[in-house]
Amino acid sequence: MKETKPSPAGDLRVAESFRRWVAMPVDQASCPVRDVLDRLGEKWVTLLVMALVERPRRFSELFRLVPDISKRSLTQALRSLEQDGIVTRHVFPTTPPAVEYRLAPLGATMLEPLAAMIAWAEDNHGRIRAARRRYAAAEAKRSGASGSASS
Amino acid sequence: MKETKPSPAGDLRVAESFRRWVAMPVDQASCPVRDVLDRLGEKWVTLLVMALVERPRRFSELFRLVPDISKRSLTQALRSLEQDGIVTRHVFPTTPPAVEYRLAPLGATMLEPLAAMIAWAEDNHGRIRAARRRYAAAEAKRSGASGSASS
DNA sequence: AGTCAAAGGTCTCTATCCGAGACCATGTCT
DNA sequence: AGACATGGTCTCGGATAGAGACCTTTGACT
Repeated sequence: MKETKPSPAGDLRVAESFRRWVAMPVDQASCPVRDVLDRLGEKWVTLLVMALVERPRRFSELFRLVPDISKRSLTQALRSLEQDGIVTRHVFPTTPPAVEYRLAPLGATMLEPLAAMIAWAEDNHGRIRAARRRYAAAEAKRSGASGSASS
Repeated sequence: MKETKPSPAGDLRVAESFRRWVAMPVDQASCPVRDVLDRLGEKWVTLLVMALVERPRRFSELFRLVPDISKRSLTQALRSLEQDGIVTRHVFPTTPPAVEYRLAPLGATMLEPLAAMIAWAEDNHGRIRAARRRYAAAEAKRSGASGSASS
């Protein structure tokens, strides 16, 4: 049963984190939260982490699994994840070469908060779509009102 | 069994969510998780949610608070959040007009998972930076090896 | 009375990103 | 011999994001 009240401790941490960030003079690039969250916000990153939860996968496997990614973006996203220690990359010098990507321990610790976000997304997707419809309707009425006789 | 699995239920949910997504034939755009997560991944969105945790804020307040955002991007991000029902927008017809942005109830429910992500980011920022340094060092050694005579 | 500033944007220009798809080296299968 | 698979890289063109000029309205200041 989920309580409607938001979590006070979590909220405080969010607010505090933001306050800490905004206190920094120029060095926003090195704000830990932004640094990490911007990375995770990169288009394919979370999706690829999801794809590696079950088991390691090879490059072309991932490429086939995610239909609308390009090789270029896949390479970039995997490099990014590898750099950050979220996934590891193993080259098997077979022929043709096989490259396996695997969730690193650090990546595994990410799954818990990621799962929370995903759960939230699934739980609230309906509400969000409803809000979008309301917004679109309100906007249509607004722009329509300028064309039709008002009041 | 696996080694230390932090959250088996969460991992399962992530994997299941991904499997559901990949089962969709063409309609990836309507995958709930991608739909929502792509939105939240938009560059400034989470940061603005963080900025609104404490209290509602006005447009220029946010603009000053986030030093490296442009007005255009701020407007876009706030519109996006408004469309999704994460924030509400109130116009006070004073002069000059004041516009207040406030976290909507739906936005408040987001704080819990967001706090989890932020906590993870703060806790693991050091490890991530270390991983990046290791990667950079390894890369430097690789490209340096091509210059020097290797074996 | 004229000028200036502030709020909340919009508009334009440019830089960056992303996907599509060609290309590559190599070894296997037909 | 030639097509094919692997794991990429490279280039191209369109979409997207950021910087910063500009706009409008009105009150305050000179």
